[in-house]
Formats: sequence, structure tokens, C-alpha cells
Amino acid sequence: MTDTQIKTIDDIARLAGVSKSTVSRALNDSPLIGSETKERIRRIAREHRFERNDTARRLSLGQSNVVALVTYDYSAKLVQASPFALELMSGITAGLHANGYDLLVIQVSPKDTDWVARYLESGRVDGFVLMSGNCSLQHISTLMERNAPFITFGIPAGRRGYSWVTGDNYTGGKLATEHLIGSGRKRVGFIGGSAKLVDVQDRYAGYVAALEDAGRAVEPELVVYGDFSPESGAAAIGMLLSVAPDLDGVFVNSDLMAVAAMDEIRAHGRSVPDDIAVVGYDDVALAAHTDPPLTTISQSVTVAGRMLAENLVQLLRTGVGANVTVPAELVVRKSA
Amino acid sequence: MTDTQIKTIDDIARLAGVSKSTVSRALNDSPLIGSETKERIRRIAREHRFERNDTARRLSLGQSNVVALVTYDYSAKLVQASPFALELMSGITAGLHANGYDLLVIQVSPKDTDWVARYLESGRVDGFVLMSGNCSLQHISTLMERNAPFITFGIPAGRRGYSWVTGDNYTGGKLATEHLIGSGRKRVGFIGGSAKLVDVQDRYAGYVAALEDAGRAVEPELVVYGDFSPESGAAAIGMLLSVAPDLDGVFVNSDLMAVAAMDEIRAHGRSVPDDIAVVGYDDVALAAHTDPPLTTISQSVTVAGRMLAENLVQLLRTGVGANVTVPAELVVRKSA
DNA sequence: GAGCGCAACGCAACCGGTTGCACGCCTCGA
DNA sequence: TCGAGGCGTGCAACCGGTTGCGTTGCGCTC
Repeated sequence: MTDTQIKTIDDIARLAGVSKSTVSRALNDSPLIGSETKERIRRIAREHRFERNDTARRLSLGQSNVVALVTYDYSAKLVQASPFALELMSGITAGLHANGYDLLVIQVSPKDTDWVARYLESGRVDGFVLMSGNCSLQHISTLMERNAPFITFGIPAGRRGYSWVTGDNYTGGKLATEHLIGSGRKRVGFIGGSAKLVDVQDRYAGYVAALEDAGRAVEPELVVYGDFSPESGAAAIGMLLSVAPDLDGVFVNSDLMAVAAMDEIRAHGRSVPDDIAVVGYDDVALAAHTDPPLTTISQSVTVAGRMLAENLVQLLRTGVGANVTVPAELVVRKSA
Repeated sequence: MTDTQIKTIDDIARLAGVSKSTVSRALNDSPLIGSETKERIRRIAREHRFERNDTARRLSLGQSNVVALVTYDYSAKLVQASPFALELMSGITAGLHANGYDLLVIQVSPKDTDWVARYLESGRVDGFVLMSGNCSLQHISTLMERNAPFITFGIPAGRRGYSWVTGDNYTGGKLATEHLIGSGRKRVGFIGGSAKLVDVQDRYAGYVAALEDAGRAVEPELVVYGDFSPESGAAAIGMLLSVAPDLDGVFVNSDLMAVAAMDEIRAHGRSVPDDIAVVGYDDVALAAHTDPPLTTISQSVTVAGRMLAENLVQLLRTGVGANVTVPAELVVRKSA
């Protein structure tokens, strides 16, 4: 092996008989370098398995090529809130890698106010990605007032003023409700996640649209909100059942809530889907294995992750980000 | 605000009327600096919300204070394999933060052979953490031959030669089996994850020990292996039922497999737990909401994550790592 | 009072890249 | 034949920290 201490571009320069600037430019594919020289240098680097010191590069360039995924510091909460977080993360990672960026996972506690500076000004990261389920308005406003580059999955704080990627919540809500109506359900309820999320509002809008398309009126007492947790799902369906004993269908904003709701429905002596049809949201891994298997709305989470990455990279490079929504589709199983 | 371009320690030095070396040492709490000078410098830095440039620091120090979490590039697979990956990650992140390290998420494809060099020699990370569910022997051997610092969750490739953190699989297997036996089950089967994993072998050892403690013989035909996926769980129970129609209890190596197995049991016209009791493993979020709620083995995943972090940091600092197992306990619900 | 040790701090080199600018060489047109 | 203009490359400064070593000033001993 010829890997005898070939650690810096100076070493490569020596071997190639050129200066380190030439090596630097060659490795960066600069047009300033003659093609045969460039090829020779790159060949030498390849043969010696040279890896350019990224830290030095970052210092020179003044950027880290790293973005941070912001999470809470409370483990269980995170798991509860986003069963698809891993898949999303995988998509983000893939998208970032394709653009030469790495993904850092950080945790910030709610009371921490200068995490942005700590990560941004120290040069550890260039930007942030947040998940609406795991971030507070506090986070968003902190980011905005320091005008840090960031992007969110979901729309946690109003539709404007920052870049986001989200599922097509309107269509998702509409598809779910239409399916319920189409299968003959007469009184269809809505169990939302946190009412503050624009995503939830959009799902509600889809629910309303489907109802109206079918010539039905929206019954406010059939609309209840939880917080995406199983417990809140059980509580919500309980409330619905007490208000409307003849409820025969419900669109639930998350699979986790839906599963708990199904339990609760059975606890009330009703059956799913015979008495009450249930449609969930997210299509988590276990959704196919609940009893009965859950009919739900599937989002292209991996695609969303990739879009998040691309979008953030574009924001970092050009200063302008975009808002994108990825498609949602109905997955029919047994619960509705 | 006095945040007018206070970006470098030179700026602080100017404000404090000292040299940049003094500032550097003061911020690093060096004993070479007088306490009043040190305090003055730190106060100034604090007042100006100064954040030291971490990239430059890393270049000088020759270390990145970042470790990489190695994942596959196939999203769905990852989600399937490790429903608790997020929780683990959260624990790791917390543990690393406490020690001044950050967590980077990287994806390496199976055919990629020089990812270690790419990340290590470029100075982007100081070490790696792998999860046995998401890594191949290939990964491990690549790491070992480049003697890169790394640690694993689970024991993917033999008990020796590297550092790992894992659940107490022996006890977990024993507890599960004992519970089954204790509730009067006569023929208790074992559905394992990948037989190659030491973790799975340990769970099997616990299963065997419980059987023997009860004075029973191990029936090889009641032992079947899958790969942790729901599908493999369904297939495994099918196999078991055809071999042993009088099976009345089964210890399944993952909740995902267990849930699928329960479906399959019902599909065969049997009921859980009346005909066949089922104990899972992992205690994932949905385990409490399956039908029936799943009795399972719970591991302190967050603790494990912290241990992973601490252990790896120690390995990086001192060159010696440890092997640690975190406790497992039985969570009794309705399925057994 | 000279010599000494020590505490406190500054100087400047160094980490390993990037890049503005200068320079040498060659080609081409006048 | 000479100058202008390109092309390809090298020089050296720079990014913002860290640190070995030298320097200063002080109190102390003999």
C-alpha cells in the first residue's frame, strides 16, 4: 500500500509536482486547471485514497455543509408524536447526501433560547429542519428573528413567512371523508390533532369539502380535537359517542389516535367497522396489523424528506425557499 | 444591542485589552490565566453573546466532536427493523450533548466500502455508532480493519472485539418464557429474530433456561426464526401451528412479529390469549393498543442510548470501551 | 541587592484547506 | 517583430481558533 501519510493536499501537490493551490483547484474541478493536469492530480489522489480535510475546507469556505434536525429532548414524546419520523429522517438524509450535506440531530429544550446562535454562529450547521409535531411556535419565532435558514415539515405557525414541506392535507381529509360517505355512513365525525396546526386545519377543510360535496351540513358537535396521542384519541371518541350515539363513521387525524379510538369504541360495546367506520392518517407500519387493519391516508414520507432536503439546500444556496406539498392517498383496509 | 460584529476571539481580545491567546485560554478555562482576567473575559463574551467558531477549533484540535449514527439507505427497512430507533437516537443524542458531542446521521449502502475513510479521514466525525438491526457484518469488519472507533447497539458479530451496549436479552427471554409457563401454558414456542444475532441467541438461552428450570425439555420443532419483520412473524407462527397444533404459548422476539403472529393465529381460528398466549419484545408504542394489548419485554431504550453515548465518548477519549447490558423487564398486558 | 522562581500573559507558528493576484508562456494580429 | 491577451500555475494571505515557548513583573530568599 502506498498510503504512507498522504494526509493533506500538500502531500498530493508534492507527488504531482505542483502547488497546493493547483491541487485544491483540481479537486474542486476548477476550470482554471488544464485538463491533463487535473486528471493526473485526481488520479494520484484516488490512488492514495486521499480524503480532503473537511474541517479545514469548512473554515475556509465559512460554511459547514451540515444542517440540523431539531428535536425535543424528551424521548418518549418524540416517538409518540411521529411514528414516521425515522422514515422522514431517512428521506432527508438521502436528499442531503445527494447535495453534499450531512444531517445533525440536535435536541433543544423548550426553555433554551439561544440554541440557534449556538449552532449557527459557531459554524456547526448552516440551517435547520423542524418537524411541526416536535416543535413549538417558540422555536419558529426564535429562528425567524435571527433570520436563520430553516424549513419545516408540516405547517406549525401559519402558512407564510418561511418554507415548508407538507402532505396534501386537504386532499387527505377529503379522501378519507369521501370514503366514509361513499360507504354509506350517515354521521361522520372528525377527530383532529392539535387545532393550531395548519395541517390539521387543512384536513378539516377537506372534511368539510367532502361533506358539502355530498350535500351534507357540517355538524360542529361532531368535530373534536386531540393532540395526536393515543390517549387523546380515546378521549375524543368518547366525547363524540356521548354527544352523538348514532355516530357511524369517523376520520381520525393519526393512526395512533385511531387505534386507541378503535379500542375505545369496542369498550363502548360497538364494533369496527360494522357500527363505526374508522379512517386514520399516516399509514404507520403497524396500521396493517391492527384489529381490524386500519384504513388510512398514506403520505409519501420518504419523498417529503427528500423535498425537505432539496428545498433547504436551495434556500441555503440561493436564499429563496419554496413551499411544497406531497401527495396523499387513501389506503383501504378493513376498518372502513 | 452590542452585537456589532463580535465574531472572533480577536474581537473579544480587543475589547478586553488582552491577546487572543489569553481569550482562547480563558474560554477554555485554562489555569494559566488569572481568575479575575478570566472572569472579565468570560463576562465580555457572555455580554456579546459570543459563540466561538467551532470549525476553527476543530481544525486546531484535530477532532470534530461529532459521531455518526450509521443507517441503511432504505427508509422503510429501517422503520420496520427498529421501531424504537427514534427513542434510542434520542438517548444517544442526549448522552452525546452532555459530553460536548453532536450526532450525525449517515446512510451507507451495502456495497460502499470506503465510507469509513470518507467520514473519518476527512475529519467529519470521530467515531461511529451502529445498530445491530441496521448493520451488516460487512460494516463491522470494515470498521475493525481500519480500526475506527465505534460502538454497537446489540451484538451483531460475536461478543468480542468491539464495544457494545445491549439489552439483557437472556433475562428478557427468561422472563417471557417464565411468564408463559407460569400462566399454565404447556407447549411454549420460540420465534426468534435473525438467528445470527447474539442478542437473539441470548434470548433463546433465556428461553431454554426457563424451560429447564421448570423441568421441561426443549422441543427443537417449536423453535423458529424470522427476521423481525411482521411478515416473517406471520410465517413463523404458521409453521409452528402446522408442526404443533396444540401450541398454547409463544415467545416472539419483536412486537412487530408478535402483532402479525396474533393476526395469523386468529386467521387460523384460534384466539389470543385463550388458545395461544403471546409475549412480544420491545414494548413499542402501539403495543398497548393492539388487540389484545400485547404482553411484552421492555428495554430501557433511552438509558441504552445514553450508555451508548457515554461509552463511545470514553472510547474516543481513553481508547478503551466497555460492554454494557441494560435491564429488561416484563410488561404484562392481555396477550399472555 | 542580586538572583531566583513562579504566575500571568503575548508572540507567532500551526492546523489544512481556498482564492485574489501576479507571473510566465504561448498564440495571434498588426 | 512587438504587444496584447489568454491560459495555466504558483505565491502568499486568509479563515479563526490552539499552543509551545518566550517575556514580563512580582515577591521571595540569602
